[in-house]
Formats: sequence, C-alpha cells, structure tokens
Amino acid sequence: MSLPHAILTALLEKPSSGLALTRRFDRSIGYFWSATHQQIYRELGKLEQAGFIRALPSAQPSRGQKKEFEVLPAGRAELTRWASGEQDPKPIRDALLLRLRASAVVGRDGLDAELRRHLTLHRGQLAEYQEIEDRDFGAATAPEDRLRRLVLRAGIGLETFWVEWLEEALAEVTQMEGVTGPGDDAGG
Amino acid sequence: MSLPHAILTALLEKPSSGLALTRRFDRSIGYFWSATHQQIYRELGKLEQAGFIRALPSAQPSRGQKKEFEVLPAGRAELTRWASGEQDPKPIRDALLLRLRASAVVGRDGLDAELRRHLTLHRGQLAEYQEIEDRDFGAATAPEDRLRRLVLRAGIGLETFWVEWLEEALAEVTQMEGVTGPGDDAGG
DNA sequence: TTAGACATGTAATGGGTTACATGATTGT
DNA sequence: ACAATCATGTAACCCATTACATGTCTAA
Repeated sequence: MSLPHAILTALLEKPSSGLALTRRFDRSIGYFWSATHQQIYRELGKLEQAGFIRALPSAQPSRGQKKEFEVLPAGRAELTRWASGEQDPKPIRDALLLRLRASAVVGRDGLDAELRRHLTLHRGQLAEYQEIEDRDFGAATAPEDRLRRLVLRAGIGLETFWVEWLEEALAEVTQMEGVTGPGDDAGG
Repeated sequence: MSLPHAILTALLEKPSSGLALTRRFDRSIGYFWSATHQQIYRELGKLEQAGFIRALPSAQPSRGQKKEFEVLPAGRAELTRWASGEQDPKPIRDALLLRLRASAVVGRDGLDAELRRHLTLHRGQLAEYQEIEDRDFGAATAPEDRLRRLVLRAGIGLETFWVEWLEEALAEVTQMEGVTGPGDDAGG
C-alpha cells in the first residue's frame, strides 16, 4: 500500500492536479515508484473520500476541468505514521534473471542480444541519474536535499550494479558461444 | 506474465507436485521470483488447460492426493519463445526509497532504526547467497551451472549494493541527528 | 481415534495494466 | 468549424495477497 503515500508525498511537496502528478510520476517520483494516470486518478478519489486531501477551492468540479489537490492535516498524519513504521523489503522479482535460468534449460538463443539491449538501457538510465545529481545536488546541505540525494544515489547504485552485472554476464555468455547447451540444437 | 514461465522452468528441471513447487519457490527459484502456493495451484490449472503440462499418469485426481506434473512439448516451446524474446526491464519500485523521500517532508522519526533493521536483513540475505555460492559453485564449468551461477551472482550483487547504500544512508542520517528538519517538531 | 502434518483448493479483496470514453481549451 | 492537446474519468481483466475450507496420510 504505497501508492497513496507516494501521492501524499508528492502533494505535500507541491499541490497539483491529476495530470501534473502523472507528469511528476514520469520524472522524479517515478524513478522509484511508477504509476499511470488511471492509478493516480482512482487513488486521488479515494484519498479525497478518506479526508486526506481536498480539491483547492478555486477548482471547478467538472469533467475536463483542471482540479488541484492539497493535503489536509489528516493526510500528513497518515503519511507520518506510514513513513515511521516498519516494512520488510520485498524479495527480488526480476524477469531477466528468470529468463536466464530458463535459458539454462531450453537454450541460449538470442540471449546475448537481449543482454546487450538491457545493457544499453541501463547505461542510459545511469547517465540520466548522474546528470540529475550533477545538476541538482552540486553542494546540497539542507536535510531534505540530503535525503533526496540519498534516494537518487540508490538509483545510481542500482543502475551501476546492473551495468556491471550485465557486462559480466555478457562475458560469460560470449565465452560459452559454440559450446553445446540444452535446447541449442547444436548437439542433438 | 512471468509466473507460468517460472513454473515451466521449475518443472523442466524436475517434475513436481504443487506443494513441492511451493517449497522450491521458497528456496532457489523464489530468490528472484517469489510465489505463494495459491498462485502456483491456480497457474498449474491454467497450464494444464492450455496443454503445456500434464499430470503424471500415476497421480490420482482427487483432493488431498499428491498430483505431479511434467512439461509437454508445447510447454517447452512456449518457454523457449518467451525466454528468447524481448522484455524491457521494469522501473524500480521500492517502498523504502519512497519512505525516505516522505521523511524529507514529514520528518525522520524512527528512520535510523528502520535503516538499521533493513541493513541486518540484507546482510543476512547476502550471507545466505554467499554460502550457496561457496557450497554449490566451487568450480562450475557446465554451461547450465554457469548460467545458474550468474543468476546467483545477481542476487549477491544486489544485496551487496543494498548493504553499502544502507551504510551510507545511516551515516548521513546519523550526521543529521539534532539538526532541525521538517516535521521533526524540534523547530516548530 | 485423534492430532498433526501433508496436500490441494475456493473466495474475497485490492493493486496494476490496458483500452476506451468524455469534456474543455487552444490554435488555425 | 476543425484538429490537436489537455484533462479527467470508466470498465474490464489479470495478478497478488490473505484468509479460509477440505481432504489424506501417519503415528501415537
């Protein structure tokens, strides 16, 4: 149950409309918690019902009209409660690793191309993060900035890990080239 | 749509009953794709319907009776197709990072305790992985073993990243101690 | 014959994804 | 008038999670 809290955080940082939130979830917040506009609108409705947020008085309540939300004290309290509680980390759930394990059984056809593709994607993401760090956190000292920088550095660390691991994986798979494996149809 | 393929992979490695699969998802496979027994039973039903797997003839079809499954050629073909296709990596979705960002807005109460708790959990998981690597992959040379080792090394790399990042985060947060931040109720 | 472990399954709920629908605003 | 874009919203489907239900086997 993190999406409502992601939205509360975003709205505390800056009151916004549903579409503006969607845009922000495509940028900074989406870097560690993605969401589509449908999820966001549905959740905004629930949060309003629960009394955690309200539409800014200026906004007309009609379809197609912009409608901005702000967080109410109850919403801030709920976010504080959630942020200060306990929550176990979720186990890894990664399809590429699963496909690697499957490749060990049914053969490595197309595997190195896919690894190369992922390597390119992760290098791009890493470059994007590093650009943000250089631009926005040159000499951050305020506590909020330090925490936000920590979050960004997690993204950088994760992408760095993937780049290094993919390079290692490619080296291994390339080395196996020509070697008979199950399902490769090279050895019966 | 990875769970059915995870099950096909597991069944190709060794035909099993639903409960036996559940056990294996708690160990090796679950290290990168977790699933509960309910998910597994439901998916086994679908896979059987689709003609990808079948119950071993020996198994009686009654409730409470063990029922073992094996993969049919169509199932192997489907797994091959899936493993050799393209699939983009999913964006990061991590509640702890979200809570850190929320802490930047509502205050850091209880944050360092939670970071310490996560650090302990990740250190434990890392030790478990390294034990498996030492025990099972002392001098692996077969292609399948190399791929399985690569998967394990991804787990090790990820846990290593988290341990290092959490240490960095703890140092930062400890350094902020006593410094006024939003919602800390130390500065109004 | 009862308790406990083994084994499979149903039901309810909620989140995530995709496709589609509707209205408002702006520029030409 | 028209098209494009902005903006909000509905509907359907699937997956994941949790709680619960049912039957079998084994051994005290």
